[in-house]
Amino acid sequence: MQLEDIMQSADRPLASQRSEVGKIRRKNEAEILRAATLLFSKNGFQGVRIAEVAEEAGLPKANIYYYFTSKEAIYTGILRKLISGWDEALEEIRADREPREALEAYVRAKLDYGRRNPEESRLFAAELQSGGPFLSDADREHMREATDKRVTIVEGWIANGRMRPVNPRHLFIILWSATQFYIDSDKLACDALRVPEMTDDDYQDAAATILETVIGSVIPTA
Amino acid sequence: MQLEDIMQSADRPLASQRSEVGKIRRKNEAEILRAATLLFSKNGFQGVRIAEVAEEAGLPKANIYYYFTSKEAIYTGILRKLISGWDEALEEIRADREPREALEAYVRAKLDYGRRNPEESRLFAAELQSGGPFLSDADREHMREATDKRVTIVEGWIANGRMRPVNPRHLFIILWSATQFYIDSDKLACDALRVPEMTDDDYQDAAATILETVIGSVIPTA
DNA sequence: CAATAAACTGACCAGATGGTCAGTCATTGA
DNA sequence: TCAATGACTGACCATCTGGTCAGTTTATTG
Repeated sequence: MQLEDIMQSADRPLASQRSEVGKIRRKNEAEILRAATLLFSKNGFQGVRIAEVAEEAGLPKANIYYYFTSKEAIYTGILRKLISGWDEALEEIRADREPREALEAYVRAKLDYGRRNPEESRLFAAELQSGGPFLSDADREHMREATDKRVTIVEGWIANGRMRPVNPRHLFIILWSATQFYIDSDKLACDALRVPEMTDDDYQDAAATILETVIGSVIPTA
Repeated sequence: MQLEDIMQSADRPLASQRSEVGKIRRKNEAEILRAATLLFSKNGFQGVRIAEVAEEAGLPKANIYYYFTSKEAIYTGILRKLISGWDEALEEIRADREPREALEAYVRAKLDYGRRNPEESRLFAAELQSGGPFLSDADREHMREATDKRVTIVEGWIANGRMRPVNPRHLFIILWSATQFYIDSDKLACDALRVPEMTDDDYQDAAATILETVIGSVIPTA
């Protein structure tokens, strides 16, 4: 987490001189990011006023601008942190594992990450769904490479006959969208479907259903 | 489509007197809604200025307010139209049909509707995902009932042994989120997954994958 | 205990944006 | 042809909001 990148560089002209960032600074920046993440995930970039962020963070508005150069800097700062989470779950998919085991681990990792970081997760998904206007080309490229790598692995499994022939990208789409749906489920769409508050049991249930219906069908019962 | 509801009622004090709404009015209102839908679906409620809507519709801003009382009125007007689309696809799920056939028809109907109305579809999904702040209680209740009805049907199929025992709500979640993902797929998330422009073939492929992986696994091979 | 740097903040500003309105032009029905 | 109503619009306004800044307070350090 390189907070420096999203800070006013002018504020710390000689960063190398003091390896330790001020305690107050560290605390307040974290608090601002927390508040901003919460609000951005709910209302999107345009739907949030920095005055709100300030209030949520318990700081005067001008103080926000002491730590961050702009509203956009806060947003992209959050986003950068999340890119690394994108492939965290994907790491589970390795050629040396059994397909069922690997896909299962992926689903559980994704659900688990979302469970632990619901705001961040929703923020990231919303950013993707709106076309990623704040993602850099490098970010996109990174995500594409991470995906391509796993597609190749799945193709290998299929070639080995360890998986039924299925379009790997479409498989990932189903897994990604389904898990994301559960993560965002404290929102209304689930209200309509009457899956109200997601409890631990519900998450288990969700994972089980995805595993059975999706994964189960692409793995031949040896 | 009752446009009257979202119009300035003061403009037509005696609606009953003339059953035919002015041609110009009809045309311009439709044009405004089209423009607004396009923009709202891209940028969300907060992300759109009515000046943009005006430009997109090719009308001066003040003219927008001649037809609609407020920005919110335009938005909720669009939304109301969409509620009816919510169950259009769900209609396919009827107790008298074969489960596989019904679920397949549902997926194809949903994909097809999204294909034909991508903006509306995305707008609606975004509204749901942000917690439906502009949906009325009646709208929510309507959606819940529509879902409940189909859950009962699926439960019946399971009781009859025509479907494997699966949580029906979770099954719908997987189907809904997966299809929605494809509909929104001209956006970045698919860029990362390298499923670029969705062609007709891609839609066929998507439908096939969903059918195979999800539906295929819940229907016992008699 | 200076003195230097970090942390903080009330007050302010420029531009944007939703919305209004008084008045003009166009259409239509008698 | 002539009201009367519908359609339209330039100009305007109140408010909001991202962002600035000059100056003050608090912490750190030699």
